[in-house]
Amino acid sequence: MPTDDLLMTIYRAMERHFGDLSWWPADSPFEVAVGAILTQNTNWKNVERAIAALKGRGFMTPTAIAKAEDVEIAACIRSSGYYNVKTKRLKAFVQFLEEGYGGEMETMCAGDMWPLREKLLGVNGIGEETADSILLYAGNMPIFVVDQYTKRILGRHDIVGERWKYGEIQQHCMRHLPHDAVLYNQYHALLVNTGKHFCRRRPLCDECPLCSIGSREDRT
DNA sequence: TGCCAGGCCGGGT
DNA sequence: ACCCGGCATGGC
Repeated sequence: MPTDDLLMTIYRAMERHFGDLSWWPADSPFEVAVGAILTQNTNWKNVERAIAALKGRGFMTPTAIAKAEDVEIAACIRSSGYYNVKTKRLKAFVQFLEEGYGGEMETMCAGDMWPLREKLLGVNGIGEETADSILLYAGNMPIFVVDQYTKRILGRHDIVGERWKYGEIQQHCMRHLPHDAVLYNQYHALLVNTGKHFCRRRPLCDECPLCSIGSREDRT
């Protein structure tokens, strides 16, 4: 099967199973960015409590985080792990946001996608996945987000190789899919959900909605 | 009970 | 250009 069709077949199979996820639970674009930083290598459940604590203390705004002491932020986000480094990362991001865009996510997201992506990557603590999550889920920009689940699942179907790097996977998927923010939003959400519920450690499983599609075993 | 989670950085080869 | 240790909590 051509890559284009395979990617869409996988998409439809996941969507059949999970439905419309309309993803990134957050009350604002800024909260999306905060969540993107806090969820780095961390279970989302632990992040939810950290976000609730930040909101409870009135810290879910760029200026509030900028003015707060490190220990105040760290105390709120303790449950999300790596709380010291993540405090620094949140501080670095809000500084970037205030200096460059008057603290307004809408202003930041008004710029062109790829140049903005480069700027985000220059912020300490923002790597490729975090930058792309912000662009897609806070800015509604058409960029394909890659994470461990993406690598595992697309690798499982031989769409990408084991050693492919982030950018290679992203470019490959974007070459073979329409450049559509709504599609990429759903696609990534579905991959994460599928990865969570199935395909965790085993390369094959019986229940996974994807394991019968275009697998190595099917072709050979 | 260990292993893992929606990574990233900095230093070393 | 790759590889690795560090960062840390809570869930299953």
